[in-house]
Amino acid sequence: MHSIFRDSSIPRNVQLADLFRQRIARGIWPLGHKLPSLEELVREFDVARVTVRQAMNRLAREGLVSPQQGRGTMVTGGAATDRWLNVQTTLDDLHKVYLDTKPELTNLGESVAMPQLTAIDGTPAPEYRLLRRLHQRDGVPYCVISIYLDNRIFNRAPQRFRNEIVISVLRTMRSVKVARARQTLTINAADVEVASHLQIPVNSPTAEVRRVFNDPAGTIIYLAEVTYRGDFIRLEMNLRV
Amino acid sequence: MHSIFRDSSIPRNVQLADLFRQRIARGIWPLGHKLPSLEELVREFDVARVTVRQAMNRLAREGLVSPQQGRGTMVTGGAATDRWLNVQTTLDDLHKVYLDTKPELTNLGESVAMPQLTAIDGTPAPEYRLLRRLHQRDGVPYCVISIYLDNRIFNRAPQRFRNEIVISVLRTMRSVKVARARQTLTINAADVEVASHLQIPVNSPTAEVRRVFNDPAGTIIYLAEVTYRGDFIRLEMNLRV
DNA sequence: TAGTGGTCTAGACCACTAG
DNA sequence: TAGTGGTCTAGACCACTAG
Repeated sequence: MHSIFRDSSIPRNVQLADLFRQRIARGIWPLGHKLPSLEELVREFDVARVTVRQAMNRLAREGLVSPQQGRGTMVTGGAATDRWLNVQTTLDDLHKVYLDTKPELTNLGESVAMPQLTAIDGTPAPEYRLLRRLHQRDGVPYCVISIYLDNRIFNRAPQRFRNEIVISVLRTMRSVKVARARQTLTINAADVEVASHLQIPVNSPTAEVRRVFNDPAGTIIYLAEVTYRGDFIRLEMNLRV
Repeated sequence: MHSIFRDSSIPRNVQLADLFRQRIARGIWPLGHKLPSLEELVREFDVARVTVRQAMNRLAREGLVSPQQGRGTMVTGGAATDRWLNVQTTLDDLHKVYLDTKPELTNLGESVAMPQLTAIDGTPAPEYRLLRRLHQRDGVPYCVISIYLDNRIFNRAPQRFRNEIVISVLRTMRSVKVARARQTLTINAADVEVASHLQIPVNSPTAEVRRVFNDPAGTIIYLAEVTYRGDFIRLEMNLRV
């Protein structure tokens, strides 16, 4: 076996991560599939286990793979585009913001509906429960949200999902595993309906957040479309040097 | 020496990171100061070096500390707020977006001026060069930017700074070390001047980005205020599970 | 040249998953 | 129970910084 590490000035874990990224991009490790185990990769590349893990950690931070203790590591994403800035955070941090904000919920309607999906979102569930609601803080409305929740999951605790923060409820259900979570933020202007709910003028700036959770099999179990008042959004970005 | 690790169900590197975070929050390790070396921390807590590094990596990702090979690890930040979502990316990624976007630059003016600063931004440089410019892509203007650059740095390559992407020039200067970089994104509406530059209607949605770079001593060497057309902004956020 | 962070090895034990 | 990821140890060598 000859070593694949040609450039000793680049750390092995970075070279490994690059190589793994290539395998994912080229479909050698297709989306949704299980990667070889750490042990196998250790043997294939003749490096220490820790080095493989460092490489995997990189890919996990990029959202390409999702390691799961006891199960294996799944491919959960494709290549990132360079046109937009890709940023990282954690589901925990997102949840903390919800806890800290302590929103008051107003229901705007409930139905069964299918969301608009694209191929990269994942595999659709058979049926979704659509929950529309308004979030307020100290009586001031700051976002309207449409949540599409896999109806099989909704039916396990309908009352809780209707009255609590959906992400909080999902986190307490041990049978629900979120393997991948991501969201996209864009900037928009309020239409008449949104403006009326948020009590802002039509055409005021808003932020649109589209959030998707997949389970380990790639099924889209949660999809939310959130429209925030623009002045409620503030993103602190730490740029690692 | 008795072990400080009481809860064996929480990984030691996480407990260590929590403890370090406390020391920073309480001012035992004040902002701008150098932390004990990894060796010293290994002895103090009687853990493996790798474990201390894992903990430091966490804090570095949060922007609290900035490890510098050969120099030591500096405290570069305070506690994060829970009200806003904190996200992470890298200076490299930000730079890649600039390279990929290949902006055409139009100068809107140059002067010597002081930016509006707050205490947490860092220590001001004695004097700043203010460069105002418009970025276009394929002839379409998409942002106006005001760059305050430490005049001592500007004077090393005035022509390059005037005609190239400032971040690119900074990266090529080996004598310039960026120890900390961060930016804040908020949402706004275009005023008359911005609307005219960006060729959009007054009150159209915009994104405001305020970006600050500090050198290892905490001096603010670069501060940029960027106003983007709202429809040009799209943030992909990966939420680690 | 001494001090410091960055990476890597080889091996160990644990926690979790799924049959 | 076998397979898999998560964490940790003890020690080594390297790259970079600053006097």
